[in-house]
Amino acid sequence: MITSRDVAQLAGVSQATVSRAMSSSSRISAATKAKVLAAMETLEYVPHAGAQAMKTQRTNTIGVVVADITNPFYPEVLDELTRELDAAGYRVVIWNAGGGSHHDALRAIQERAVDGVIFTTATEDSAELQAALKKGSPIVLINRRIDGLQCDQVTSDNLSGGAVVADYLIQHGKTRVGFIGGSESASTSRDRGQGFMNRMTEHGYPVPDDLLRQGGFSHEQSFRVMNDFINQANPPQAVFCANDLMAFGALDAVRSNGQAAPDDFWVIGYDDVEIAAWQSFDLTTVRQPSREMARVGAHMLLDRINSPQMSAQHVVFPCELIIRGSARD
Amino acid sequence: MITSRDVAQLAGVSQATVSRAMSSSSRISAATKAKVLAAMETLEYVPHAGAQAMKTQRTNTIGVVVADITNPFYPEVLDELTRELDAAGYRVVIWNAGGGSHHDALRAIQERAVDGVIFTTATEDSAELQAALKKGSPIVLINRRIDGLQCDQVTSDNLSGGAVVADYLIQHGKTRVGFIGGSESASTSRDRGQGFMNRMTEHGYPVPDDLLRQGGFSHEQSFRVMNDFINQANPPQAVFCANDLMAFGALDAVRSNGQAAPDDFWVIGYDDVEIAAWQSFDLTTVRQPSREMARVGAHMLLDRINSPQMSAQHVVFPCELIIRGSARD
DNA sequence: CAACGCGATGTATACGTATACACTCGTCAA
DNA sequence: TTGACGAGTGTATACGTATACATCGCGTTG
Repeated sequence: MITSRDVAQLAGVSQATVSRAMSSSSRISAATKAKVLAAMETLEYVPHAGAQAMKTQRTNTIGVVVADITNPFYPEVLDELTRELDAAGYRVVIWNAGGGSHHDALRAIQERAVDGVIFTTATEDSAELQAALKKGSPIVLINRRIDGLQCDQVTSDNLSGGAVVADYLIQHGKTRVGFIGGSESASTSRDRGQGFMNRMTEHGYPVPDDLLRQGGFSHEQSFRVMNDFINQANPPQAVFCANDLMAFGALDAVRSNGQAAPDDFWVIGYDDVEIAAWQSFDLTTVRQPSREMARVGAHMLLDRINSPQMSAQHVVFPCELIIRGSARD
Repeated sequence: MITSRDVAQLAGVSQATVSRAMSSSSRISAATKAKVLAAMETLEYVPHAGAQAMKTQRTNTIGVVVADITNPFYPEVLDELTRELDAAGYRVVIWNAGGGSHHDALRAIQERAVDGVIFTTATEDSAELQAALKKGSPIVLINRRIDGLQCDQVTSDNLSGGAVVADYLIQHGKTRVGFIGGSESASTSRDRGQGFMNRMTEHGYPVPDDLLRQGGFSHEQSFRVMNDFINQANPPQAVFCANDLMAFGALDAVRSNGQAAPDDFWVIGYDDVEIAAWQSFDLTTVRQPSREMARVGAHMLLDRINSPQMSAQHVVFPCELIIRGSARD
C-alpha cells in the first residue's frame, strides 16, 4: 500500500506537506505542490478513506433507506439522490427492504460509517429514531412523515392530494368508489386515504367498508383486491389507489377480466412515476414532485451536517391531479 | 464520542480486553466478557468504522455500478444484491449513471472505501479496469462481458438468446423483422443482436438495414424508432428489442398508432423483468435469470475478497424464451 | 540596519482500534 | 516440590492521515 509517507519521500518533503498539497485550503508554495502532485501521480497514490475518516470524522458518504427498490417510485428518487449527492462529492449507500434497515442505518451513523441518513420510509415506531435525533444525528425524512419529531422532513401534501381525487370523481358522477391503501402504518397511505375519504363523506358519498382495503403497496396484492371488487355483487365505479404501483395492479385486474378503463372502471393512482405516462397505462394520477423532493431533501441533509444546530424544517410540496386515459370522460 | 477506552475504564479492564470482547474468536473469560458487554451497553458504545477500517483494511462495504437505476432491470438486480450482501454483513454503495461511475468505483477500491466492486455495466474501454485487476482489486462483472479480461464474470448466453428469437419468428412465418439495439458499445446488446441477426440470415431472411436501429436502452428512444418502423413504406411484421424497457417503448408506439400486438405487430423483448408479465404488457421476452446472476455474482465477489489468488471464473447462464401475448399466434 | 511579520515547511502528536508481546497466576505432571 | 505450561489480561505499538506548534528564511518597515 502506498502511503503519504512514500509520496513524501519521493518528493523530498515531509508527510505533512503531502497532506497539505491535497487540501487546497492549506498554504503551500506552487512549486512544492507541483512536486508533490507529480510524486502522487508517479506512485499512483490514493489516500486511505478509513484513515481520513478517523482524523476528520467525515466519510463523505450518505445512507439512504428505501422500502422496496422494485417499486418504481424509489428508483426515481434514488436516481435524483445519487446524482445530487454525487455532484456534491458524496457516495450513497442504500438499505433496501429488510426489516432491520432503519436500525442498520442509524447504527451506521454511530459508527461514523456515514455522515447522515435519508429515510424514504419510516416505521412509526420512532423510539430509536427519536433517540438518534437527540444525539444530533443528521437525519432527513423524505416522502413519509412522523409527527412531533424534531427532524427535517420533506413531504407532499397527501391530504389535499387525496381530496382532489374525491372532488374530481364526484364532479364526474362517480359516487360509488373504492380505496386501495398501502398499509395502515404508512403516513403517506393514511393521509391520502383520509384526505380522499373525508372529502367523499363531505360530498355525501362516504366510501363503504366493503370498498376499503389495503394493498400492501404492491402490484400483486392490489391486483387481487381489485379482482375482488370487480367480482362482488355491487362493484365500484372507480378506484383510487394509494400509489401508482397498486393502480397498475388494479388496471391489470380490470383488463384480465376482459374489461377496460375508463369504460368500465375508473382507476386513479398516486405518485406519477414515469411509466404512468406510458401509453400502455396512461394512468390518471396525483403527481408529487418526487425528484424535486429528493433534491431538496439531499440539500437539507448536507446543510444539517454542516450546521447541526439549525432547527428542523418541514417542507411540504403541493400535489397536482394529472388527468389521463384511465379516468376521464 | 464514546471509545473503547471509555468502555474499558467503566468495566475496569484494559482497552485491549474490550477489543477482545468483541472479536468472538479471541480468548477471554466469560465473566470479563459479560462485564465488558454490559459496559458497552451502558455507554451505548459503537466501534468507529474508520478506525476499524484502518486497522483491518476491511470495510464490509461493496460497491455496485449500474447504468440506469430507472431501468427496471437494475432495481431487480440491486434488490437481490442488497439482500444477499446484507445477509453476509456487507453494506452496499451504488454508483448510478454518471459518466464517471466506473472510475469512481475503482478509485473507491484504492481508497479502501469498499472491499470490492460489482459492475453491472461496463464501457468497453477497459484500460483502467485492466490496471485495477492487475493490482488485484476484487471486481466482478455481472450482465455485461468483456473479452480477454482476467476477471470474474457472470453473464447469460445472449448469443443463443437472440438466436432463439429468430427461430421462433421464422417458425411462425415472420420473415420481415426489425431489431432495436441498445448501443453498439454494450456487449449485451451486441450479442443479442448478433445472435438474432446471424440466425435470421441463416434462415435466409437477413434483417434489412432500414430495420436495424439503436434505441439507447430507453423507452423513449425505442418508442420513436418503432414509430418510424410503423410509418415507413414497408413496415416489419415483428420487432425484437435488446431489452424489455425498449420493448415496452415499441409496444407503446404500436398502441399509440391505434394498432395492437400481436395482431398488427409482434414485439419481443429481453430480460423478463417483473413487469413484463403484467397484464398490460404481457410481453413475449427472453428470460435471463437476473436474480440468480446477482446472487452468484455477489458470492463470487465475496470469495475473491477472501482468496484473491483464485483464478478468474466465467459463469454463463442459459436463457429461455417466454411466450406471452405480445408475440404469438 | 534591526526588528518584525509572514509565508513555507518540518516535527510531533492524536484520531480509535487490533494485535504482538509480556506478564501473572493457577494447574498439573514428573 | 518444582518446573513447565497455558489461559487470561495488560502494555505497547502500529495502522495512515490531518493539524497544532515550532522553526526557518526572507522581505518589509521604521
